[in-house]
Amino acid sequence: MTADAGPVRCADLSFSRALVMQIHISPNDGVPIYLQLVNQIKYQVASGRLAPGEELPAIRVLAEQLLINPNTVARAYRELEVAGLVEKRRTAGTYVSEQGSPLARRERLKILTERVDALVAEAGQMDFALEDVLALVQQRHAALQTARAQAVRE
Amino acid sequence: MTADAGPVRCADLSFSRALVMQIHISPNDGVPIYLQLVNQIKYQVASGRLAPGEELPAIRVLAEQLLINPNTVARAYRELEVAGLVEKRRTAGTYVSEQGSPLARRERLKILTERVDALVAEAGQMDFALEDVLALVQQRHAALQTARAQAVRE
DNA sequence: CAATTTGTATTATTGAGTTAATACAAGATG
DNA sequence: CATCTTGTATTAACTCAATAATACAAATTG
Repeated sequence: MTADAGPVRCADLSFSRALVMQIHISPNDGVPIYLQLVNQIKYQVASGRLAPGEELPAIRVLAEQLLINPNTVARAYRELEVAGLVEKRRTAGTYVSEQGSPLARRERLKILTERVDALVAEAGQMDFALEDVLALVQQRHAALQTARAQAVRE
Repeated sequence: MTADAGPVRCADLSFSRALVMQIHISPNDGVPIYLQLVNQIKYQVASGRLAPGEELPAIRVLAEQLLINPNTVARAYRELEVAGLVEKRRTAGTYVSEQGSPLARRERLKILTERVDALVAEAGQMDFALEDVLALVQQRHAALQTARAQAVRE
């Protein structure tokens, strides 16, 4: 693959419409590689670093860049598709969805309620009052908004 | 074990100081057995069904009751001990701790902040507003309180 | 002080989840 | 229409967490 015959064709790759993604993988982090991919891409979408309509690198390209198996990238892309964050166009590549999440509100609410239940239960375990939790939610929400704004400005 | 020789000694067991725990295990729930134990015992402590100072069933007793391996119960008890919910007295049994959680507030806050961050990020992904999340937290907190009160009354 | 009851430690087996190797299908493109 | 690039599908190997089998250590108790 490295010792390819013929004239230099690297230029083709550098012209690719899809950006070169800034992703870092920690092979032995405990967290599965495909999940690291999902999380980092999710966060990049959430923070505005990846804009709707933008094309993601082809599965093989990203796999080569990160020195991992294409199947691993494929799995991450599939999960992102199910989550509604990206759309695949058969042979044309993978793109960031225009709308955040296409799931029905009822479904989303159900998922969120599960998360909230777990949080509230755990907070209770740790002897935190409702007010503590509410304050923390507001505080961390603000922090995320700040991070977002900064990312967009860059 | 069932066809034990000698006179009937079952009476000894029925006089045990430790209660007969109401726990239900779903072997193929995806959730590991030891975690099901941890969660259910945690919840019983949180809801007041298990009072501080109360003795838990001996590892072997609970294992036999639930038809699982003693090691699995031992693991659950160990995790509960690390979490500070129970205390072990070498050869005298396992007891519900007097205080809920002995972790320093700083530590607990750190853990809770991680949870909140994840929740806020996910809620944002799902296009929920901060107000939605706050309302849901209050709502589910109230629901948990109700469930608690009911459990104590029983 | 022997017996019983408590939790502990070590090791092996199993099973699910993760990753990789490889071959395939389908649409775009010159 | 041949070729290239895209995502897809199938299968195998590997890793690790969960559970079980078994033997051990320590304290109470009659």
